[in-house]
Amino acid sequence: MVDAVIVWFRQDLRLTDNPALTSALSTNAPIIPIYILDDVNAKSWKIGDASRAWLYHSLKSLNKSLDGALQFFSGDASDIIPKIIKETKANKIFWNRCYEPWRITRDKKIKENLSVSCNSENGSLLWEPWAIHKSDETPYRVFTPFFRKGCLSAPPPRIPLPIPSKLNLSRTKIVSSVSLDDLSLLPKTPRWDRDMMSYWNAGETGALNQLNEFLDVGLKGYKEGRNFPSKPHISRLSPHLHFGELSPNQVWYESQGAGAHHKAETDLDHFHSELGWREFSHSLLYYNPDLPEQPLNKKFLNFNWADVDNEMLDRWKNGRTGYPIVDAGMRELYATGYMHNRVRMIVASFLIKDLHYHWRLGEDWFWDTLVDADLANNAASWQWVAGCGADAAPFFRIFNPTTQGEKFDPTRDYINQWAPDSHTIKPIVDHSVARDRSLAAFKALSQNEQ
DNA sequence: TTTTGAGTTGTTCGA
DNA sequence: GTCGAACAACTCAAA
Repeated sequence: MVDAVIVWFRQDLRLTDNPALTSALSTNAPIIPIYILDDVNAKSWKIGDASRAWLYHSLKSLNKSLDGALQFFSGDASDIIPKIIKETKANKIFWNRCYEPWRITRDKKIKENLSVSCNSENGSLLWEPWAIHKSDETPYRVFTPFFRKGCLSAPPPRIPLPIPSKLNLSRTKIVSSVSLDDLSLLPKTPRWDRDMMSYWNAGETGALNQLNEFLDVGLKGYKEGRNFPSKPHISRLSPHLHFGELSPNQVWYESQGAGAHHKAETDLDHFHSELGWREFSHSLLYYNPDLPEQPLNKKFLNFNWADVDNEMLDRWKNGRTGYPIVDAGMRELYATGYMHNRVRMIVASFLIKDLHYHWRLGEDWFWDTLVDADLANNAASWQWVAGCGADAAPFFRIFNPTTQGEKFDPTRDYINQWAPDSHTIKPIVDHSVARDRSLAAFKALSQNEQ
């Protein structure tokens, strides 16, 4: 009898361009595909509610692609993995690397205690974080040199692997496995996930369709159009990329092939640089594991944030601030699990610089409500807006929510879609007063320093 | 080795 | 109405 091998699916819920799966298949041994929901090691960064609903559908899709052979587990992966190996007598385990600090710590521990050999590969990033650094071997803190000099002059990303022509799957049921439904990823009541997921098509097929649609209608004019929430120039690939329903490599090379039009270079370069920001965020988190909790610029530890008034915070969360572009964004988020990038910046600026609340409150809300919630991107982006992150917006760059709405939603299509009644709500803050207060708080911080 | 200029996403003020 | 300056401080690489 041939020994079986384990493929541990994590944030790589696809068959195409999956290095761990391809390597496992090359052993010619039967494959035992598993997924573990590990809320134990994740502690405070366990997967948020909106993302769980997405994950349910993504796993369902993957299981279908694996002809129902995927086996599910719930609990501490460092306990579960050795048990599975013992029971199945598997002689090797394959996985694609994850980069959240708690996963790195956990996986390292698992690897050290394994009784069988382990094959970990890169299935989630174009360049490994440790491969990109300055000539003095310290990590970059500014995006442009990180991307141009660090990434683009490094060896190019892996060419995507083809979908395996044949799967050799083990059907032996593991005793401690549970059903997908037993993972309790969907909300009980009310079932808000149904409306939310009606905007999406989770899973590998949905991801590839979304990519093709973007390349067809969105890439041309991307550089300019991406700023306008009612235009079709957004990829909407972030949740698919987060769960690994497709790889950044597929996106990188497919978009390269699709760019045969006027100004293609500019649009394609800009789109690639957005993938570069994803790499940059992961690099920042890799070199600064406390990025989700602590300001990168430690000066901001002394920042005088306002005490939280829960009614005001709820008005921000529910989209009842009286600023239409802010309310539209927050309601889009709550309804769909997603928000347009430009609008994310506007609502984040509003929380931080108009309400003067700590950026972590926004980070936490996004973590729970986004289907693309990603520890690296979320933490790096909130810190960027707050001015305490890497290559951050200067603190005095304070968005005027009225001007931003007029500039980026001039037809009011986006506002009318999500918050047509917002103009009837009395604004909860006077922007010019709030702006002055923010500038004063920042000035006090600078003086405090000396 | 030191200097210099540039760096995702803005707003306001005053000439 | 238009336009340039100011709003801070720091990173990085080329000169």
